Amino acid sequence: MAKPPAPPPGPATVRTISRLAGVAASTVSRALKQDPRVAPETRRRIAELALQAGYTPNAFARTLSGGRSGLVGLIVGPLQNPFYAELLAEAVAQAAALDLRLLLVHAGAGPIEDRTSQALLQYQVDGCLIASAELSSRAAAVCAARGVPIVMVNRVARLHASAVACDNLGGGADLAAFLLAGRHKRFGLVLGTQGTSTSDDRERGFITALAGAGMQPVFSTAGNSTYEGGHAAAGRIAAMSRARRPDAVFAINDIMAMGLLDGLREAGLQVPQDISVVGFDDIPAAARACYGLTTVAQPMTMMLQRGLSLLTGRIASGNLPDETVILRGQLVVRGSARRPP
Amino acid sequence: MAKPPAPPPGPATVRTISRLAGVAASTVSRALKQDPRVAPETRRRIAELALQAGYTPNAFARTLSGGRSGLVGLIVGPLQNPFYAELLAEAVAQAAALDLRLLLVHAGAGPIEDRTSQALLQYQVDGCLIASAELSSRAAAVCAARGVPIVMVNRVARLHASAVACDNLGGGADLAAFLLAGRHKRFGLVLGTQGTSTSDDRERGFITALAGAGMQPVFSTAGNSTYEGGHAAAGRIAAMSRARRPDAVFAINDIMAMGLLDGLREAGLQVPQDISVVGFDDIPAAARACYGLTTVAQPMTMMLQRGLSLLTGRIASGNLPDETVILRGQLVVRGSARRPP
DNA sequence: GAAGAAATTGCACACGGTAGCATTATCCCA
DNA sequence: TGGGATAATGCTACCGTGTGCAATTTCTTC
Repeated sequence: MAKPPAPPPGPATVRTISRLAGVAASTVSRALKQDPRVAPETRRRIAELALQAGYTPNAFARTLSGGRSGLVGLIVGPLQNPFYAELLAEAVAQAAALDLRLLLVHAGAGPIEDRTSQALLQYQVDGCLIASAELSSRAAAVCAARGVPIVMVNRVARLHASAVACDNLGGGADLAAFLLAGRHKRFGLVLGTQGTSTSDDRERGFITALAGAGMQPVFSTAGNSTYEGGHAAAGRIAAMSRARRPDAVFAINDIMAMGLLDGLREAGLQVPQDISVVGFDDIPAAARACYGLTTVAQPMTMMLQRGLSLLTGRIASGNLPDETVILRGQLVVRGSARRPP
Repeated sequence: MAKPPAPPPGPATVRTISRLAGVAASTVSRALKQDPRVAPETRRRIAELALQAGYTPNAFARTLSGGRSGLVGLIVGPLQNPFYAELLAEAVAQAAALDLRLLLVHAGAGPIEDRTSQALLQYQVDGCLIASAELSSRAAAVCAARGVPIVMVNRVARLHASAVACDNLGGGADLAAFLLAGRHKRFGLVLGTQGTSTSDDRERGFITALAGAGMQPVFSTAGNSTYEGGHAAAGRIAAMSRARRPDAVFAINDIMAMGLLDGLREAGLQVPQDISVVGFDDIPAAARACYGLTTVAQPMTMMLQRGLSLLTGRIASGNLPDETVILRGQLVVRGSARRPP
């Protein structure tokens, strides 16, 4: 017998297949990539053998040789906020459809450890998706230094990076306009994480629109971007005398608005009869009957679609200029704020 | 001049450093790994040059050579359920501390596409963490075929795999005992995803404990493991005549219990005066004043700690026997169920 | 001072896949 | 039937790191 094609142990590689088929390894590689230079019959035979042997290409070897890993680094904010949970779920679904793998590098409010951002480089991510209100500057700097494209989602870019965000200014203004139309007179704010573009823009849009009507907020307090923060803010608001108390409060995001709403009710105030509450994000819980939050819906699907497309574009051709995409959110009117007459 | 150490373009590699230091690449490799066979002085010099050149080891090359990727595949259930969001956040934190990277392969209730499970092999994950009530059998089979260790979290193993789970039987029994002590007479159940060990065990533990007191549930309905499912179940329960209606309902998980509770209140029932509600998981929202859910807390931190340790153990030595760890949950008494007198 | 031991370091190859170039087989047409 | 074009495939080197073994240097010790 000439060559008993003894299949070596371990998972099948191109070499395994090449021995089985009696061809060179490079032919196998080409055949599996539908290279037209390989004869159709050979291609077919190799495809069959590969299937039969349970061949799976080794992404590591391919990356080493080809330079592209197919990996995208992902950094998200605290998953306790359903907004981020939803964003993450959407990112996973869309990335899979694009045949990109997600390396989940960081999730949470805390700062990113150096060791963590190192991982982005060690694993040769092709790009990085940052969806966290916080700056993550360490990771961003690391990527920028290596020319790894970055796309921020839900934040505008402060540094060398592209970004997709909701029109936070416009959304804040829409909410202000809605409350003004509802004849509210005294406006309060529950702020999120100070210094983030998302939080600041919503606040600014809101205040600017109020100013357009000759008004300004009478009260402003920190909410820490958490349910608990919103709940605590409710305590402070409920403690105010009726005369000083705002009659409408804009919580910079829905999770705080939920805490705020629950807190106000616990303190005996009726929403929206005694006080109106509006939020921002339109997380699923905002639609629940017990909240019925008037808010601004972020176009989540579209945001990630555009975000990933910006990213893949920059991965494909390294020298595209930075780009920022602003998508308009949509005002969703529910029962948590008094409506215009 | 002898050798102008011209640093080649692109990121620094061991070869870059080796040229700068005038040693062989293998020496650099060893020096950076603190191999005692390299002279201390040489080691120090190389470390300095590496730092200065911004050297980062290439995980892909290292994997190709060494066989271990440092990657763990992660599959989680639907992140709309805060339990999974919390679990994911904990997994990210703990994995980072263990210097493992997470390849987020799938998140959600849907089935896992073939292409997705292929990714587990292509990227040579060292192990796989499956935290989803659903079976994910495709991914599990793929891993098993390649000898990739699997650890299930929040599920007991139906197939070749290790597992860490809460004592769902015991937890269900604890809740039954608590309700019995509260002199409840008519018990209802809102079920989760049928056929999952998590859901089935909780139900079974509950029913068995009731049987021990000579009782049995009078009502049982599907809740689909979602808030909406629990909410819909509330509608069905509220529609029952007072005589037929259960006076205590166990929702298999907290997210359903929340929907149930809101739905019952909307229908005008008072909790716990008219009807008691208990859940399972102790997600953060269960502690909120507006819910105050009596539930069983899963030892999340410990579950992941043990889960990852099972996984790293099996990665380190391939032939450890499968192991299942059951951790006791803790009954958390709040206001959503009438207390024992 | 030389033999042997110990400490350092270099060489070569392997990991799995890809791509450039060389080589061989095949075909067309004069 | 021969020459050239074209199709099909093989050979080889490389990506960056890790490791076994050989080679070199240095140190011991009689």
